[in-house]
Amino acid sequence: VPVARTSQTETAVLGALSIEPMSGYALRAAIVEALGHFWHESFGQIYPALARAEAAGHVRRRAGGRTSGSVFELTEPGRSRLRDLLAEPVEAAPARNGLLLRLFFGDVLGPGACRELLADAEQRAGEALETYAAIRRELADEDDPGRPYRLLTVSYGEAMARTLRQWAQDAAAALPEDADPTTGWPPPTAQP
Amino acid sequence: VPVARTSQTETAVLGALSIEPMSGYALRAAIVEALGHFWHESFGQIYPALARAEAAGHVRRRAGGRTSGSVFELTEPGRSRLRDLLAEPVEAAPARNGLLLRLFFGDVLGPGACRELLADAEQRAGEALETYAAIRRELADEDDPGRPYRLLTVSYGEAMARTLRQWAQDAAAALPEDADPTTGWPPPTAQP
DNA sequence: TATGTCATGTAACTGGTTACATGATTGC
DNA sequence: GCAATCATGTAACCAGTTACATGACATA
Repeated sequence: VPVARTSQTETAVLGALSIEPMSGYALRAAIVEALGHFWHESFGQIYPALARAEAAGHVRRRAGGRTSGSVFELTEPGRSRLRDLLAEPVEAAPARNGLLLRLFFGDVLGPGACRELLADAEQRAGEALETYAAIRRELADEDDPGRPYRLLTVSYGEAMARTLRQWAQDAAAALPEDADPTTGWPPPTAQP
Repeated sequence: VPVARTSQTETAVLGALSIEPMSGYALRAAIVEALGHFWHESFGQIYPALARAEAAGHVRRRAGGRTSGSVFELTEPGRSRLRDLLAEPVEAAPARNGLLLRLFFGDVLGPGACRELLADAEQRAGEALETYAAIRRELADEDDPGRPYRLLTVSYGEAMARTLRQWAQDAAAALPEDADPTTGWPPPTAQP
């Protein structure tokens, strides 16, 4: 069954609802919370996607008990649709790495500023590793059939962050010495 | 000097012209060729960016010798502008990893299809490593002050591709056995 | 003289973000 | 009663892609 050209927002929305029925507002929170380290959706996308999914019969709206809003739950056709979407080939997003763009033209920028960029990247990688550790702790308590799959996404993040950190260290070491005083780096040897 | 909110297309365009003056058409080819493994621009972006840069005095247009079009070269203000742009903090692009999105909901998709996704990723990582090796060979011949910086971007790609390949292997091994006959995976033991 | 490549641009569309408008419910 | 949060949406905008229109030059 070919799936008509679609944004992956639908996948994220139906996927999140496959775990648990919830409101659009909670959906956003869940996407930030659970998928945040590798996926992102904005409000402006979620509600229209939800409306389309409702029109297509993929989700059903139930009046929420004590709260004002409504709760959306995945229907059987919706689950089937989700399976189709997940089976779609992964389309590679066009690469746009701002760090590498700067480093590529590093000789215009100077070694000192490049080292700063690399130090930044290294630090962010370290912070990412901490958040992954926290996610791992949370996942340890849960016991659902999806857990092994969720863990895969965490180990991906960890592996990439560790590699990034190591590369940033090595790269900074491989950079030429900075002879330019305007960037404020200390000279390699002491002055009298 | 704060740089007004800008797209990074300008950085790529001015950066490429800092290496060598060329036409808009050649610029596109150079961006694909040299930055292709971590950056991407389309025609629809390049010409407007070039026109804006010309209006701002960052590039100068010279009549091309034997060809019909013109050749753009970076001016001194343009080089200064490029330095400012490169010094801008790297803004993290909102994460959108289609592979992880699929794996996260892997229990809906089934282990067999997940293994296929991982095998795909592993193969693409292997192919990427080959193209990096080719880039390395090309860079070996050149001798310009930017070479150490360009090599950094290659080693980044190599490190990430190697990590991706290894993770994909480990992940496939960690997946539960596939008991679902509809996905067409062979059973772990022989049948009588 | 036909074909391919170099070359320059524009217009329409798409996907996505941001900011705003609006109101219900809950807890203090 | 007031503030915070839950909740649902829309409108305007922006970045970026795709497809198209156009033509010069080289060469077979």
